[in-house]
Amino acid sequence: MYNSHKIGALIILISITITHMQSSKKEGYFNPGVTVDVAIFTIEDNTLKILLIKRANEPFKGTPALPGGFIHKGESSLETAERILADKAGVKNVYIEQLYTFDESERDPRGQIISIAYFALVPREKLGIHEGSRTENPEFVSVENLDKLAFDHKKIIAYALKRLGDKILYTNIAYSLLPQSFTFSQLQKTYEIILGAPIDKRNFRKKFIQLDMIEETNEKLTGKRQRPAKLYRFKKKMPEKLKRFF
Amino acid sequence: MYNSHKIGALIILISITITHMQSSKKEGYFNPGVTVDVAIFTIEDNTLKILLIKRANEPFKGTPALPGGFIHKGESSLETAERILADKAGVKNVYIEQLYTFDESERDPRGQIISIAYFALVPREKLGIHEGSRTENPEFVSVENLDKLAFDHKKIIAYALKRLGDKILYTNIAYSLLPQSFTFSQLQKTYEIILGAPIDKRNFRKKFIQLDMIEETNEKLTGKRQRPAKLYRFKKKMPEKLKRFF
DNA sequence: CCAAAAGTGTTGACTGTACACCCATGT
DNA sequence: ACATGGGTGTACAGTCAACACTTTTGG
Repeated sequence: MYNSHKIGALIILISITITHMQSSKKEGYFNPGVTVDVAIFTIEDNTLKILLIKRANEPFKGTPALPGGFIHKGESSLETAERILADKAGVKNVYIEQLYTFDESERDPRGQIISIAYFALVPREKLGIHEGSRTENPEFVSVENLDKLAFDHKKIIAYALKRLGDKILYTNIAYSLLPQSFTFSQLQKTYEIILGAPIDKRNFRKKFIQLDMIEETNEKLTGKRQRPAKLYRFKKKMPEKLKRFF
Repeated sequence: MYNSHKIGALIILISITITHMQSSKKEGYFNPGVTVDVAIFTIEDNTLKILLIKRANEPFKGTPALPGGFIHKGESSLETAERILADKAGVKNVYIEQLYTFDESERDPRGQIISIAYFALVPREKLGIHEGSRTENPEFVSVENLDKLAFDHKKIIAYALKRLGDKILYTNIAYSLLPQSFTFSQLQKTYEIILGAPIDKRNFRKKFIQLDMIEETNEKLTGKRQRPAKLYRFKKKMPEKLKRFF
């Protein structure tokens, strides 16, 4: 049996050390917890959807939340985000960028924990079958009807939506939501969904051709009871700024 | 004299505790160090300048660096940035926004330490006299000729410059670099310095008036051996997006 | 032959860009 | 009187925004 006297001393020592680490050191700093949360978007059934999980643990156990987790030792936050993307959405090599770091003090009931938020876009076709990963049950839900979310995740999503809406206007990131080849209608729909407004078909085509981001393939989409649509592809599938605005 | 046996035990205990805090816990996460670095810009002598200090401690002792520091307990990163701004530049209530979080693993020789970078703009007139704060000697240097900097601070500055150049085109943040009232020439010069290119005087005036960001004061700037210039002021001194682009 | 979406041009308003001269003051 | 930066207008080209009809297919 343990000597309780020694254990008492041990506990005091550990407490002192933890306090020391968290709040003082000689410069007076401490290390907040660092997590990464990822806003993963896709387009499905003509709506913009985001991947949410149900929290398996406290705090907010059972509440929908963005997939996320703590940074592991030796891992950059981008690597953490990519790990989450692989674990929760089953995808790799998709569009991803850092969004913002959220660190308001009341955001996590466990104390001072910051979240480096990332923002990812995945074409529907790339998404694996949802492996009902334990109790978390990750699924894509429409961004229209989001209930109460854990932490400040509603705020993070709002920020991500703003970024997406801005960025689709001056970059080519739309490629990351569309399949390899697509019709002009699909492309236009993507813009309309993200911008939340209808666009004139003729003007859209003109503008897009002028922007020089896409090219025709030799194929057409047949099998619908209508005139077959030409299929297009993006010339480049790497993020870049446009010279002109959309 | 201390009992060396007890001290040995103490050291082992502390080591165990630190290791425990940093790398394991039951979920397998750890807390990287979290610092804040601030890119503080101003315009002086017709150049864009940034505030640099000389590092007082290792690593990179004596090397120029962005002013920065660890987050204190209970402080948000924004508050940390504002504290740095007050301590190193002697200003409060200036334009500040979060820039990006840098966390590539090789950025700090001490180990895994992330930097939440902020970006601030200060009108020259607001800056206090440089209090030769110890050995750090903060001073504004032209962004044109930056030598070797500590850590990845060159990268951070490059990122900040890009952000500034972008943002001056679609927001009214120029107000945060100019004095209360200013001439059209001063305003134009500000844009030219940031964009790094000359602008046609007539077109600049037309565009700016159309953007409706500024208004005339009743005063003129006299005392120069030339026609007195009308003084203008910004209508709003809060950051906002423009409806049209500059 | 009908329904459905694909595909295409023109016009008028507005915005961007290029460019050169007169004005008011201090010295 | 002259040097210095302050201040203004016009013309052409390009872009934006609004709008309606024909084409090609499958059923």
